[in-house]
Amino acid sequence: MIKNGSRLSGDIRRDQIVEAALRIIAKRGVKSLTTAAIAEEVGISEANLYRHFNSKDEILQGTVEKIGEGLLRNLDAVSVMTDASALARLKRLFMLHLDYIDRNEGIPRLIFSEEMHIGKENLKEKLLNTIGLYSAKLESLIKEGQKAGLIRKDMEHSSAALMFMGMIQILTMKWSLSGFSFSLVDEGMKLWRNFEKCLSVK
Amino acid sequence: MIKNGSRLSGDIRRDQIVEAALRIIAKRGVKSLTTAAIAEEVGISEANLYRHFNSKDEILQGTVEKIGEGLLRNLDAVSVMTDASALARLKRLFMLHLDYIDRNEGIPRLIFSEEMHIGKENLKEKLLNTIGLYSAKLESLIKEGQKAGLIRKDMEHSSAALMFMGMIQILTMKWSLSGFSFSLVDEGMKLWRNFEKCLSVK
DNA sequence: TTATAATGTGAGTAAATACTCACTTACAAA
DNA sequence: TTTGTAAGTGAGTATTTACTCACATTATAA
Repeated sequence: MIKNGSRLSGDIRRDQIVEAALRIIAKRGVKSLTTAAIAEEVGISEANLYRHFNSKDEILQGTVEKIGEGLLRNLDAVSVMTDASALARLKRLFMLHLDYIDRNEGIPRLIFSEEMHIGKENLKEKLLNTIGLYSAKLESLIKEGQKAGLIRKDMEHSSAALMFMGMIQILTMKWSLSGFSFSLVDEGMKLWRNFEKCLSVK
Repeated sequence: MIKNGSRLSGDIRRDQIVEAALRIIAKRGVKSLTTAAIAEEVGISEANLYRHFNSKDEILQGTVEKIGEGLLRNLDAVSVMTDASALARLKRLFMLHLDYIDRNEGIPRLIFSEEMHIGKENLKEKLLNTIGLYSAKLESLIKEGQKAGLIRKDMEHSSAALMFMGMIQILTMKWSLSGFSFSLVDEGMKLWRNFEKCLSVK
C-alpha cells in the first residue's frame, strides 16, 4: 500500500477521509480537525487512518489539493466560453468562485488558517501556485478586454487582478465572521456591478 | 487586584504581557501563543500570568483591543486633516493602515486566525465593531469626495469601501504568505494609484 | 488450500497545554 | 512592628492529541 501522498485511483478511503476533513473544517474549523474527529466522521478507527495517510499533515495536504482542483475547474469552465466577451468571462469567474466557496464553507477557514501560512512549506507552495494561476488568468482576461475596447486602457493588469481577488477575500471574510449569515452570491453581485464601472471605458 | 479584563492604569505587567503576546504571534503565529511561551517572553513564571489575567483568552482579548486602538488612531489622524481633500485623506488612511500592519506583523495573523472567527463571541464582536467604524469613515469620506466633485457620482459607497478594505486584505495576505518578503507600502502605493483611477471622475 | 497482502481495531504512549495550589517574598499603611 | 495585600514561584494535574503496536479479519491470487 502506497501512502506517500501520491494519488492512487482505487483508494476510496482516501477520498472519504479528505472529504470528512473538509466537512469538519466547515462545521467546526481547522482547530477541531483532530485525528479522532476525522476517524469518527468517516466511521473508522483512528489507527485505520494511518493505513491511508502517513500523518495528519498529509490529510490536510489532500484537502488543500481538493480545493485547488475545484478552483482550477472554474478557470477551465471560463476558458471554454469562447464566444463570450472578456468582461462577461470575468464576471462569470467571479460568480463561479463565490458559488464554489458558498458550497464549501471550509475553504475560507482553511485558506485563512495558520496551518496554511506558517511552516508547512508544501501547503503554502500549493496555495501560492493556485493563486499564481488564478492571477495569470485574470490578467490575460483583462488584457483581452482592453484589446477589445471593453476595459479602459490605463488600468494596470496586476492591480486590477488583485482588486478582483481582494473583493472576494473581504466579502468571504465578512461572510465567515457573520457566521455565513448572508448570501455570498447576492452581495457579490452588488460588488461586481461596481467593479465593472471601474473597469469599463466611460 | 482586579483581573476582570477592564483596564487598570497602573498595571505595567498587563501591558508587558499583551505586548509579549503580540510579539509571539508576529514571530511564530497564534498557534504558538502558549502560556509557557508568553511567560518566557515576559520573563516571569506561568503561574504569575494568572495574577494579571484570569485566562489565556483574556490575554488574547487584550491584544485584540490593543490592535483595535491602533487602527482607530489612524482614523483620528485622518479626521484631523481638515484642509486636505477627501481623496487625499483616503489615500493617507490607506497608507497609514499598511504602515501600521508593516510595523505589527502579528496583526494579519491574529485577524485571520480561527480564534477570531470561531467561538469567542466577544473577540468577534470587537473585530466586527472596528470594521464597522472603519467602513463608516470610509463611506463618509467617499460621499464627501463625491460632493466635492472629485469622486464619480455613480460609485456606490459601501462597495467602494469594501474594495478599499479588500485591497488591504489581499495585499496583506500575499505579504504574509510570502514571509513578509516585499514592501507592503511600496506595493500598496501601486494598488492605490490604480484604485484612484477607479474613483476619479474622468 | 494456503500464503500474502490489505484492512481493520482496542489499548496504549509520550508530549504539550491551560490552569491550580501551597507557599514565599516584598512592601506599604496603620 | 505588625498586618494585610500584591507579586512571585516550583511543582504539580487533568486533558487532549498525534501516533504506535500487537493482533484479528478479510480478500486475492497461486
